[in-house]
Amino acid sequence: MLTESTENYLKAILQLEADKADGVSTSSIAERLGAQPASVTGMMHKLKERGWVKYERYKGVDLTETGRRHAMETVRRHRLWETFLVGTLGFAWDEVHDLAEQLEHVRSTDLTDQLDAFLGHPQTDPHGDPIPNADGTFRTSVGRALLSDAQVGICAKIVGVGDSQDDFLRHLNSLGLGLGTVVEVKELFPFDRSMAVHIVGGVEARCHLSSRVTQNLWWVEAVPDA
Amino acid sequence: MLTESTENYLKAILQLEADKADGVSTSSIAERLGAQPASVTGMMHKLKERGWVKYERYKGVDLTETGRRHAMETVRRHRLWETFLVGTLGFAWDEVHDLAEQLEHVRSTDLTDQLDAFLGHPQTDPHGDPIPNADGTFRTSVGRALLSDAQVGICAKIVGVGDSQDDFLRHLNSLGLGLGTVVEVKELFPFDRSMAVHIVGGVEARCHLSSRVTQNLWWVEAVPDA
DNA sequence: CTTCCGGTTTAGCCTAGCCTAATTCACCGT
DNA sequence: ACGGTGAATTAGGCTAGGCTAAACCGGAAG
Ligand SMILES: [Mn+2]
Ligand SMILES: [Mn+2]
Ligand SMILES: [Mn+2]
Ligand SMILES: [Mn+2]
Repeated sequence: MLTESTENYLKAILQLEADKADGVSTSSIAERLGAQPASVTGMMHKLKERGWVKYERYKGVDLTETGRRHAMETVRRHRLWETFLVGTLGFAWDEVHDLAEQLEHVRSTDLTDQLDAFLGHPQTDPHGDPIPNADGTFRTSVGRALLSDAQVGICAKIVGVGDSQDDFLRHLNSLGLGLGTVVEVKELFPFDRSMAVHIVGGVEARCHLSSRVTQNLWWVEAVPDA
Repeated sequence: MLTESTENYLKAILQLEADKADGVSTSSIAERLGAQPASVTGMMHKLKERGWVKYERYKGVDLTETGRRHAMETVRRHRLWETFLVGTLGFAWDEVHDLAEQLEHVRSTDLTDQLDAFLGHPQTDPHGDPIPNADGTFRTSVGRALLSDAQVGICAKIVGVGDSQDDFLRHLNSLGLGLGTVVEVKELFPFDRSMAVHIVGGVEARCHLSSRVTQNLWWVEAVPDA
């Protein structure tokens, strides 16, 4: 049976697979979930016998089709609740993660679909991450790139964050950056891969962004509005 | 620490205390929660050492002030979520109990209060039950009585149900009864304490209600609208 | 005052998850 | 081919929460 804990494990594996191709290590799961590697190994045995992961000792884990579907459903609920909390209840984007982490475990297709409809079938959550459809496929995803890959002179609209941790989001708040913000890339500093930008519509002339920041911001070409 | 399970126990005790004065029996708790009496006894020891109940073997349990406050907070969240599900997401009143039973365990005063504000600080949930305030007090409660205590000739507006089980609510649906329905008491049958009523605005001339039904409906005097 | 009986409690066991400590293994460099 | 080393696994233990079966009251009836 799906429990809160197994859902968290499956979701973690899904998100780690996104980066690391295949063969997620038990220690990376442990780190992401704040658990001990030994606990993860134990859980992998259970997930395997339930048919949700492919696992062989010392060889890492992969989701099965069933496991991936469960994980996607959890991600869907997580992002819908985040959208609700920010869009409907008025929370800030750095306040909703922990709440959604709990709400995502209320499993009810009726509830999820009604919520989705009430929100108007949003494409992305408050952090710019795409919300899966009920069937587990992703909604139209625009081609986007990391700000760290942008060239000088480009006008980039921020459309997503690579890290939804509260402290990163609050850092962005204090820099004056948010979803929809448009920045013009002024200068690149190869030494530490940091970047100077101008925030269009902002008060400061220039703003300096560390590589830790630029590597966690997604952007698309800004279109001057009509 | 408050867990989902302890919250369910505290809530059950609160609701059983409402009827039985003081000294709730372990078996009544067991029945309400669908658990074994032995399990309840075990949990009572834990609740006692956490200071949430007064308990002495063979003498039943009562909530302490702290225990009562926790229970009230859970009831508050339960009823707010029910109101949200029916009023905002469009669920029927017989579909929301099990969902609220899960949602009520997401503990966050911010979330609860924001939800309350979004809903416009409702007085009652979709079953007519009063929603506690954040401080644990009840909101303005109208004087109401059980339909089984109504006299012939009275025009009664249904304002609450004593039993929120799905099957009872569906039975009311099939009778054409709901919150706000006005009925005129036509005849009482002392033999089985059943009652014949006319549903104001309904299609049928008369409707026969068993005592099982009339003892679970709350009413107030119907005021003819202007 | 004694006996019964049904509700209550205890005793013992189980599963899910998690932890620490000890062990094992894969892989890399020599 | 051979160790070393650090990651991964196993072993063993803990808590929460449940269940069954057996033992244990307390109050009602004789
Ligand atoms: Mn979670
Ligand atoms: Mn998000
Ligand atoms: Mn509950
Ligand atoms: Mn209710």
